[in-house]
Amino acid sequence: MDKMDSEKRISPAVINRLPRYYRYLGDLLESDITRISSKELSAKMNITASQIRQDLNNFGGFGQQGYGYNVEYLHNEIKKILGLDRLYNMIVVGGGNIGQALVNYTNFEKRGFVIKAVFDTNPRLIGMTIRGVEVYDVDQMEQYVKNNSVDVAILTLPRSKAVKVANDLAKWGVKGMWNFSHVDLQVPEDVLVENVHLTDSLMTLLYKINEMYCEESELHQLSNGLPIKPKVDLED
Amino acid sequence: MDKMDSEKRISPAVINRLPRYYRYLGDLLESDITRISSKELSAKMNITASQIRQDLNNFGGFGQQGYGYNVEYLHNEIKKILGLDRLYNMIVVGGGNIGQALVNYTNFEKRGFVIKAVFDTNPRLIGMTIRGVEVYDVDQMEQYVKNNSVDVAILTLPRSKAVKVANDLAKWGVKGMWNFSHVDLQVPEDVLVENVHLTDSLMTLLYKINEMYCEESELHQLSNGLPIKPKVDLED
DNA sequence: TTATTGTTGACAATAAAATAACAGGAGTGC
DNA sequence: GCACTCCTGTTATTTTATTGTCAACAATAA
Repeated sequence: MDKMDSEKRISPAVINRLPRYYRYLGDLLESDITRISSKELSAKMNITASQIRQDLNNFGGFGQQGYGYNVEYLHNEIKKILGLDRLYNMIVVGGGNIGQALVNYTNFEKRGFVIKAVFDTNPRLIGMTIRGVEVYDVDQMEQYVKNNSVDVAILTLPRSKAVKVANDLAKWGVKGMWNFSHVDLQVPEDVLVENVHLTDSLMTLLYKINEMYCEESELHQLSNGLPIKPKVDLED
Repeated sequence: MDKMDSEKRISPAVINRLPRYYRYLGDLLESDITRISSKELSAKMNITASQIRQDLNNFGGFGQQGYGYNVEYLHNEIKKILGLDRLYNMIVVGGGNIGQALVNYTNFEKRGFVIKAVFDTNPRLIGMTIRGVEVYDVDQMEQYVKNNSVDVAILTLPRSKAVKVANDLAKWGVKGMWNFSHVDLQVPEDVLVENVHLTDSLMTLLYKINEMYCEESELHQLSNGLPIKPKVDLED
C-alpha cells in the first residue's frame, strides 16, 4: 500500500551495513543508553553521520529532529528489517570441520538460527549427533528437505560436490544458501546465495600485508612448514 | 624505479576481486587451457570483459592483442601480486570451535598459510595438540610473538577479550589480524585487519530471503527451537 | 605479402555510493 | 510563549566504480 509496491530497491552496500548498525545499537542498549544522534553514532562507528541518516532513511524516518534516535526503538526496527524476529530452519550440508564448528556455535540458536540436521557422506559421521543435532546420510536429504521447510542450507562441502548439491537443494525448495564452498554456485535466481569465501578473505589480507611491508618483505620465504597428516573438509 | 614509487593506489573493489580471478585461472590451468581472452573469461565469471581488462591493467599489461592472456603466466602473476609465493606464519588465538576448524583445515597449509601455534585460556585445551599444532596458554603469547615472527593472528575469541588481545598483538609486532570476533577492532593503522563477521553475513542473507519471500512470510514464526546445552566459543 | 579478424589497453561515458549542505521541525531554557 | 539550538530527512555535490567505445597492434588466412 505504500507508494505502489515499487518501493525503491535498497542498495547492497546499505544492506551489508545493517548488521553492523544492529550490533552497535545492541551494545548501546546494554549500556543503558536510550538515545543517540547520528553524529554521536558516527563517531563510535567511524563512518559519517550523513551516511547513517541516509542509510536509515531507506527504511523510514526512525529519528526525531532535535532528539536523535531512540536506541531501543531503532534497534528493534532494524531487527525487523533484517527479519531477526523470526526463527529460521537451517541444515548443514557437509559435516567436516567448519560444518561441525557452526553446529557447535550456540549463539546462532540464541538468535533464532536453528540448525535442524546435518548431512554428510562419511559413514563414520552418519548416525552421530553434534550438540543434539543428528547427522544423516545425504541420500536422505531430498526427503528431508521436501518434508521440512528449510530456509537456509549451510554448504560446507568440497567444491567438487557443492554445485550439484546447491542445485538440488534449490530444486527441492531451499530458499537460501550460505556458501562456504570455494566455488561460485549456479542456482535459479529466486534462490539467494551468500558466499563466505574464507580463503579469498585471507588472501585479501595477505595482499594488504605485502603492500604495506612492501616487497623487501621480512616475510619468511624460508619458514619451516610442518608436515602434517591431512583430513578432508572443504577441499581446496 | 617504475614511475616514481607513487604507483597509484589500487581500489579495494579490485583487490577483493583478485582471489576470484586467481581461482578461475587455477581452474583453467587444471583444464589444460593455455590461453583465454577477457571476453571468454567474462562469460565464465559473469562480469564484463571490460572490468577484467581494467582490473588486470592496474597491475600491468599481462595480455597480448590478438591473443588474449596466457593462463599460466597470468595465474602466476596474480599469485605474486597476492603474495602467495611465500609462506606465512600464523597463530590462532582462541581454540574454540572455529579456531579448531581452521587448524584442521589442511588446505591452508598447502597454500603456505602455516599455523604454528594456538593460544587459549582453557586448561583443558592447553597442552593438547590439534593436528600437530600445540595449544599454549595465552600467558605465553607475548613471549611467543616477540620471539617468533608472526605474520597473521587469527582471532577466534569472545568479543569481550578480542579488543585487548588485538591491541597487544599489534604492539608485539603481528602484522595482520584475521578477525572472526564479532567486534570492530581498534588497532594502530599500520596493522591490517580483515574481518570475517559470520553472523553479519548470515543476517544479510536472511534480509534478502525476507525481501524475496516478502512479508507474508512462509517462514516459520512457530518453528520449534531445540533446547540444547551451550558451549562457549565466539560468544556473541 | 597483404587483407581480415581478434583482442588489448586507454579513455570516455554512465552508474552507484559516499559525503556535504541545508531547510525546517522538535526540544530546551528562560 | 519565544528565542535559540539541536538534529533529522532530503536534496545537491563529489567521489568512486563500472561499463562502453575505439585506435593500435598481433595473429591468422588469403
